[in-house]
Amino acid sequence: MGKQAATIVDVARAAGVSPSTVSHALSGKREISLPVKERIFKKIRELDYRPSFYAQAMKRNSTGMIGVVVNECRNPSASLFLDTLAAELEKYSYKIVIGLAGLDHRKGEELLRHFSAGLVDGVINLLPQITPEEAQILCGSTPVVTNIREKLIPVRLDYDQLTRNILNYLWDLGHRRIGYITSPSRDPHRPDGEATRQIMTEFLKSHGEELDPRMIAEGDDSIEGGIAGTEQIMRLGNITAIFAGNDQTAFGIYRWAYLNGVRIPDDISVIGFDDVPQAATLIPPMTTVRFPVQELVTHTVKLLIAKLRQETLPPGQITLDMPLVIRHSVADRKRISAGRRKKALPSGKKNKTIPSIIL
Amino acid sequence: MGKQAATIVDVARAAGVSPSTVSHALSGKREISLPVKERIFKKIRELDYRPSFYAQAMKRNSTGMIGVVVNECRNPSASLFLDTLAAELEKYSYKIVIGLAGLDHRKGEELLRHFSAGLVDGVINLLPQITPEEAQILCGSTPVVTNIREKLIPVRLDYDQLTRNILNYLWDLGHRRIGYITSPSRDPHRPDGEATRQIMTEFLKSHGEELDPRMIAEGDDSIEGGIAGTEQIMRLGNITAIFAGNDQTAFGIYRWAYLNGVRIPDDISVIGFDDVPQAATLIPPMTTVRFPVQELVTHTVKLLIAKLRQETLPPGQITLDMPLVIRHSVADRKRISAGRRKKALPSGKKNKTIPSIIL
DNA sequence: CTCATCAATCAAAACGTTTTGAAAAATAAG
DNA sequence: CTTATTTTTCAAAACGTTTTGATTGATGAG
Repeated sequence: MGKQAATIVDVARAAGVSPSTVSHALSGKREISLPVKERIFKKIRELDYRPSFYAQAMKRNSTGMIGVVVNECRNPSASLFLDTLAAELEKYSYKIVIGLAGLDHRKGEELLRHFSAGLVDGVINLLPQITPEEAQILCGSTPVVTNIREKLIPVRLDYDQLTRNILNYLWDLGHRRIGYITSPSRDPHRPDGEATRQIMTEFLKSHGEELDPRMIAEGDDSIEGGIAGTEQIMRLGNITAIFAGNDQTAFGIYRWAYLNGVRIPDDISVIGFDDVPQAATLIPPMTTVRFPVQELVTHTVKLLIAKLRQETLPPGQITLDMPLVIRHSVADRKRISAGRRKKALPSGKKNKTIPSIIL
Repeated sequence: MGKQAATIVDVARAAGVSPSTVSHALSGKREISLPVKERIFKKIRELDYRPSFYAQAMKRNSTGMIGVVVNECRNPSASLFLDTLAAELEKYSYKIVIGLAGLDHRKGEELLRHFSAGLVDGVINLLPQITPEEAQILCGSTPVVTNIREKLIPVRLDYDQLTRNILNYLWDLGHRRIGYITSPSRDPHRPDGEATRQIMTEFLKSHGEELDPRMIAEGDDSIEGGIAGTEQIMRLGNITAIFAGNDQTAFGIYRWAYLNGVRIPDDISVIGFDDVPQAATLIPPMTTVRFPVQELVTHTVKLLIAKLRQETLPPGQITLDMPLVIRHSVADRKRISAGRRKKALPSGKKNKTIPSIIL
């Protein structure tokens, strides 16, 4: 049972040497004679000695770990991000430690505090409800990078333009009444809430229409949120397309559609956001925006590593594309209204409204 | 920038008291006079002092954290499990720390070693490729629970009976040529590989048929694996149903079906395993086995906590149900072959072949 | 034979806490 | 005004490492 773990002192005693000799044998920082070395390693194996992680960390003042805090990982967007982060951090031989904060705001703060009390060398904050400033305060002197999906310093993600492009794309296909389900966020630059409202207003005005604010529903990146949002929007009547701030939310649209006997894309068109692997498995396969996970993760990690090493990154921003992956959840209303009740897929037809990938 | 974090000694000096007094003020284990206490807390705030996690862990010889190691979390089954674990562990005020091992066997072992060198108080191993015995060796004296989904000690999950039930269910609906895509596992009691082969063989023999071993394809719990497995099985011809060891795999079946113009359930019936939230959002909503995540997690954590406290659990096993959640991805072939090309859903009709939930 | 050189090992300090027994100061009892 | 008691604070040890300067004994040069 609870056998006490052996310490370096136990090993030293067993091998008849001093603890420092064992340490040196292990680290190879000083010459140790062969016979002694063998004796030591034999005892290490016998006693199943493993250096205490925290004792080491305390001496070195470093743990070789990066902490990532996130609300939950049940959302495929989140879990994909985490997997990618883990792989990227491994390249720098950092281990990743994930903290799950749940939906509770308090727990997230506590977790950041906890992590940055020396538990990890650096922190990546994925909680949207905590601003970069707050995160830095919570983390004290531990380097932290936040706001990954919004405005990571060396990266430019033009959500506003994306929203315009999507609107344009749908408009060109004959959609006039378009709904949107937000993703929770504080930053005004994510295509949600205020920003989207403004852009949609402008867009519609330039086409001589007016925005009904109820066409924008508040989502929470969950399937249930997606269902509820769809319900709210569809009640408005004559809606022909909905786009969502998150694929998980968009799955909710599919669910609502099935539950209400509404066909995709014949009756309602759907556009998601993230392009999680499951998006392609839906029937019809979902048209969605591809979020550049890998690139963003690469830059996130680069930035964090630079902070850790107290280096400064070469200035300059790189703009990452967010192309629309065109599958089959968006209908061409013009063809439909022209009487031909064919599943009208914009296949082949290269469009100019938005950078896209046709699958 | 890299301002050194303040230590308890800094605080003590600043407040003109000894470090132990600060410690006591913080822990409340001894009475400290009000004015001194106030002085101390003022300085703590000023210096943004936070107790070093390791130093504390080292003294207490405990970290208050449980380590969970898993291959990846992109699979919804895995991420759901993790979220549930986190919530459950929180009830015991343990924090969860997730280690992502990727697909590399070596990294998994390393991670277990690393965790159990004092980084965490206990370990939950979710890597299927590591046996309970191996895990215990890797973890040394750190308590570890493994093999969660297969045979967690206090829990009985009858995969063999489940397989028989599913076979029966499909057979009753007129399915004769049934494929299966495995989930990777070492344990012979999971409904995959050998176990399933044997049960299918028996089942078919008792119905006067013989099993074509190619009807069992090897999956890896990925969408791609599901697509490939489906391809292999469908090539055999005349297949009317496939069931998968994992919902993610089953998503692959949907994908293959769409890509090949095969309709679900009219042409091919699909049954998944786990009942992840996304399963209901597919069109048609997927029939799948509900895995009792919450219950299993509850017992897993109970077992681990018992080990941590060096208590022994009251003996006895509890059997957890794995009901079939009947949605709309399985067709009634009898009605179909009777000429009526109606989407034949076994709705309402209570069947006796398998415990089920009809949605 | 003496002194310098080198290899191998050790002892002690340090990392930042908590804990405990003891000291000092304040209060109460006689 | 002692003495006992209580309250408040301190000093030192301990946790398990790593690091560094010192010590020992052996080896080689002169």
